[in-house]
Amino acid sequence: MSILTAAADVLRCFSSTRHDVTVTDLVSLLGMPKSNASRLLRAMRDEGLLETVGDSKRYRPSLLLAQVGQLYRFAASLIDRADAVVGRVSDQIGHTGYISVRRGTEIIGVTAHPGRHALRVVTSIGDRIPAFASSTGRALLARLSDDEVRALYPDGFTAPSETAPRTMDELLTRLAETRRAGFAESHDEAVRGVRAISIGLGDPATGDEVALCISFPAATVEPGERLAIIKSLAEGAAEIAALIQDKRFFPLNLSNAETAP
Amino acid sequence: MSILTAAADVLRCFSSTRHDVTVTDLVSLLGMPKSNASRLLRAMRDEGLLETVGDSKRYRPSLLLAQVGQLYRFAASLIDRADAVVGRVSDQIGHTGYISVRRGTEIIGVTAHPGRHALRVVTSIGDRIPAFASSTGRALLARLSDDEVRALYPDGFTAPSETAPRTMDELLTRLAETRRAGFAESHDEAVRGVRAISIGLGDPATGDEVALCISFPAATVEPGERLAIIKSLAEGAAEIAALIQDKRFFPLNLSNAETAP
DNA sequence: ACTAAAGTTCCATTTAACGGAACTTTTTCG
DNA sequence: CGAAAAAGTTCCGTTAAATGGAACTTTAGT
Repeated sequence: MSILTAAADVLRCFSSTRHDVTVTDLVSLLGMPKSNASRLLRAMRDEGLLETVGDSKRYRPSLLLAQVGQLYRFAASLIDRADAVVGRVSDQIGHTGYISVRRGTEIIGVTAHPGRHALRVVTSIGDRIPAFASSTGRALLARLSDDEVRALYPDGFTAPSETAPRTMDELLTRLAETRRAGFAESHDEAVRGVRAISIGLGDPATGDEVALCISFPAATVEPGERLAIIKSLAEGAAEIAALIQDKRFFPLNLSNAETAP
Repeated sequence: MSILTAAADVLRCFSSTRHDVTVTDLVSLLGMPKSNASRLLRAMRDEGLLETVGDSKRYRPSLLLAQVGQLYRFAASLIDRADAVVGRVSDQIGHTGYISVRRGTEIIGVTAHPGRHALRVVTSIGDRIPAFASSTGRALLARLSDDEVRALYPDGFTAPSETAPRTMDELLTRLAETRRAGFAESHDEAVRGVRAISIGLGDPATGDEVALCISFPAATVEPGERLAIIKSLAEGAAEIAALIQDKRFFPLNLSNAETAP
């Protein structure tokens, strides 16, 4: 086991609720000996991966990581483009928009655009939610074949809410519907009272796949407004799909069922 | 020498002009054996520090680094506060604003707010400029003693433009003026035709220091507008300085000399 | 299909990482 | 203020990983 493993584990200790770490944090979080934690933090600081806060004792991510991390968005130009679309739609309609990526069976928020409304959905970047039980997740899973989806869940899954899929068959049915309609929708799944519309996109040149999502309180959004959200999001997504020649993109297909849910 | 050194060196290879690297890139950039470069990149990818672009061969920063890097500005909450002030002033007057930090004799951009004007100053995050020859740099150097500044430049420096300080004495004179006036100003230094106003701030609790800067085309900005920029920026900076109890903050002091340059 | 370039794997050698314990510093609280 | 606890650092021999060279495999160009 390389020291890189430990270093990466240290980086994973940081979160929106933990902006810095100490030797004892590592001991309890990672179960490593004090001696290791002490040397590791110092070594990472000496190499410029971490910085000490003020004089000493507390370590936080370094400027180097901030810079390199910043490049991620540009390197993955799909994210940048998708983020622009979601930002535009979010600005236009005032509801929270974000884009996410899938890592295995989890969905991770990458960028977010907070809405303007008093009652708004708040998501924070870096949060992880289960793929099968979210519109963003199903928008991305829909890009896989049914067999690939089954392979992702060899042991099945447990639905976290009433409206989430309960069985693999149910999930596959909803993925088929997502492919047909060109968008995925959730209601009361991850968060009660919240509805979300998501569309998946993929760059064949890089293999990157992202989900564009608009999330809003179910109670205050009229059917017409929901339709407008779907159309705006689909329009922007379709433009990107055309630009990057995404062959697995599912175009919007509004049948009667979707216009009045 | 630890593998962490090599890993950090790899991260330093990324820049705004190099979004991904290959084995041969590392061989030429870092002079390491092919075998090492190959294993190092794979190890870093396996640990989640890098990602392969599409199928393989090209490596770029990972989502993990993007997330941890994102935390940098929150961990260094001074950056966040300063960014809010610069963003507000930038929105208000339409010119480009950014905040930077000093690393030794270099100034590094951390966040940026592009202006709205057709003729606007464009700076990209992560760019490095010499501290002595920029308003942001002098705003931060002014927080040091003259002896500390001399120690930073044991071999002196070479002015990159007509209006930059040419000697250590000239630099110290301008730093003294910066302390007296409460802001630093540059004109035609890093970029011709560009004028910039900067103010330095420091958090005694963490030791973090940042420079707030508004940058604009010299030709199109009237003296009154320049004064308004100085006042807005100084007002916001003073609020933060009071909040964090920055004892080395230099308050705005507009004498006749500054009001008509 | 052939060749050159790029990337990977294998090997013995060298070097760094490891965990435990002793030691030092900082913090807590009577 | 001073003792005790907590937190952090350093030292040690052992163990495991990193190294560079060369052979080997894959990819790209003509």
